[in-house]
Amino acid sequence: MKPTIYDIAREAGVSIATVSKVINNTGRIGDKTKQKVMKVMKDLDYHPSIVASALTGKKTHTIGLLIPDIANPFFAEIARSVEDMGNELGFSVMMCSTDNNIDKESKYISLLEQKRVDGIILATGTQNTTILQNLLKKKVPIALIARDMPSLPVDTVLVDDYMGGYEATSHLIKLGHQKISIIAEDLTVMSSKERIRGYCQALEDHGLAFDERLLHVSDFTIEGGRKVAAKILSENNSATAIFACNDLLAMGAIQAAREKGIQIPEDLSIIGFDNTILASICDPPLTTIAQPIQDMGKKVVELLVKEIKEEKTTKQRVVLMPKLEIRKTTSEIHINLV
Amino acid sequence: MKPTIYDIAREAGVSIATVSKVINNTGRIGDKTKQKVMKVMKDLDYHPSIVASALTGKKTHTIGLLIPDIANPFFAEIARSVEDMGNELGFSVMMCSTDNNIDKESKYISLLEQKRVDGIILATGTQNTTILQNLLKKKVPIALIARDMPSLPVDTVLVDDYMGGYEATSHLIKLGHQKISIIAEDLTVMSSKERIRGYCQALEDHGLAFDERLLHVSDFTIEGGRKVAAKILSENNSATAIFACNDLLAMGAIQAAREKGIQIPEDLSIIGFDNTILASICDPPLTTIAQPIQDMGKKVVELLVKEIKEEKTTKQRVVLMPKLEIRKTTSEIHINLV
DNA sequence: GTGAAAGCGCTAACAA
DNA sequence: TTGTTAGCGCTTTCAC
Repeated sequence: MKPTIYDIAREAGVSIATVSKVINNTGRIGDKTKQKVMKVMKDLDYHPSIVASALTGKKTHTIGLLIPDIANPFFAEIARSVEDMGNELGFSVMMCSTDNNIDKESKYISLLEQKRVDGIILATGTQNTTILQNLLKKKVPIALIARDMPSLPVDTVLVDDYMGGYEATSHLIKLGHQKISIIAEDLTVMSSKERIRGYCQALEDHGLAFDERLLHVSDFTIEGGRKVAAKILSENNSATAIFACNDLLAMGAIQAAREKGIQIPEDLSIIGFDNTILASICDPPLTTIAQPIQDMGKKVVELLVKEIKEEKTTKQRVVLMPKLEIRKTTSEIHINLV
Repeated sequence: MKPTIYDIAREAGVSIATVSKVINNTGRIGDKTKQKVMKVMKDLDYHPSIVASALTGKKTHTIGLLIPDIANPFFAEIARSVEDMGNELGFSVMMCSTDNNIDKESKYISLLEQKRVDGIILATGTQNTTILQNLLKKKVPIALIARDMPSLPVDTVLVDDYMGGYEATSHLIKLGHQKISIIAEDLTVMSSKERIRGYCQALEDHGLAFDERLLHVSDFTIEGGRKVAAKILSENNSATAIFACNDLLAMGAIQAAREKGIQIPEDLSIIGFDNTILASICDPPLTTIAQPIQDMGKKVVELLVKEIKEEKTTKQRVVLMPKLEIRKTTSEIHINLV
């Protein structure tokens, strides 16, 4: 069916070794032979099998990308930058949406091993140290993006979540808010914990006490954010501001407020985290903590590929700074004189 | 490094043939041997190489997915359903964002061929018949989603774009609108043409004349939609409604209206197409023509996999019906008595 | 029920 | 400069 290296060799009247050499541009071959071989390859629309070459010890030039959900804009944007950088460096990417489900995660990883991917980028939230350690043991190059596992020696790229939480909260406090609810996604996830820690520290630094009744947990969906926010808003004497730990949750909070006829930002300030496309589309446009998604994506791929090429062995942990992006969902507190 | 079938065989005291049989559950092997082999495989954390097995004529169990941009919510959602269904049927998916750029498209396809993917799903808009014909010639299984190439014998899954355009326009007309602008994405793309055709037909069926000055073309970005809409809205005696041929363009139109202080839907009705997550997040929530993205994704994979497994050879073309999703950006025309 | 051996398409010595 | 050959890890007859 598909032409093989033998077909090319026969057609060009040379040996397969010669063909291999022109494919890989190695060794020395006469210019005429080279041209001849190249012509035959083009004529037969020949594409050397990476499958076969991988079997001889070469790379598959494929990396796996594990994320919670490709339909989640934050991860879709990460995926895009990973794909672009990967492509630039000669790697294809296999996408794996795990829904943060540990079984799917390990099933996908097992699959990626079978397919002999050259490396794996993890953005999923599960804290499955065991799986990762097995991978590490087998010397499978791994890099983490937007998640942290300080106990493991792996390349990591993330934003300073603590700082982000701190900035978000400070921004609100400076606007006069004192009762600030926080909606977090998952207390077991490191980044989530860090954002909360930043929130607490900001409160403390401004002489405000942390009130655990203001801390709410949700799953990582808009719907989850909506429900939790609805609950928050129905409490009397409720918060004047909400720090939603990601944009999706913030979207839910905006919806909940709208349903209750609460004006944003007049009656309620909302700040998100991530700065996905959603933040600029919703109304009012969302004030949020921006993650440098592009940079992060490019950086992980860079680190991973270096490891794949064995150009480096010392692991790196790069922490990028988040940036407050002020839009229209936060404003000075409105003192209600009723 | 990684254990091979030989390691397992040696460790279990059997031949590699036997190991192969238990891996694939073929032939007949004694229960004891089987258990023994399975234990060794587990102990050594052995993952049979799909690379090697693919070389012996078996499948790679991976498919390529070409889309314009994974960061575009519509395609991200398609990707998710393709991934899920693929996974269910035992296939991984390699993602390829082409930006509708013909060079990237052919580069990606060439790569996918080298990686010996079992099949390719195309959702990109370029009309490169040649590339596809080459693929067809080489019997590479192909399926199209959300795009149409009637001249080619390939499995295709799409929504009835004509119908969608017709319904969107009719909805607007029934609300009393007579001057309806349409923002299309790309006149060379079939689906775009069909939506426009539906628009024209709806006008005609309701006794309205098609005015080509109301037809505008944009790229497929929010920014593009914003610019075009801004132009539309700055014309005096302008349209009372806009049919944006996809949600992204509609988002742009909403932004443009907001910038000009135009109220939606009081002063201007807007309808989109796709029903991505954006439609429910923006404000007001977007009335749009819903594509059954989940169904479409599952269906293409189904068709493609059947072809891969050679269970069928007759190509199918399945056309799903779009559905009008009425939200808050369309309303009865407001007669301005000034 | 199990194993020996050929072969998948390619790479990389090593010869010539 | 070019060719021969031995694998890479697996599947699959075909013997035993």
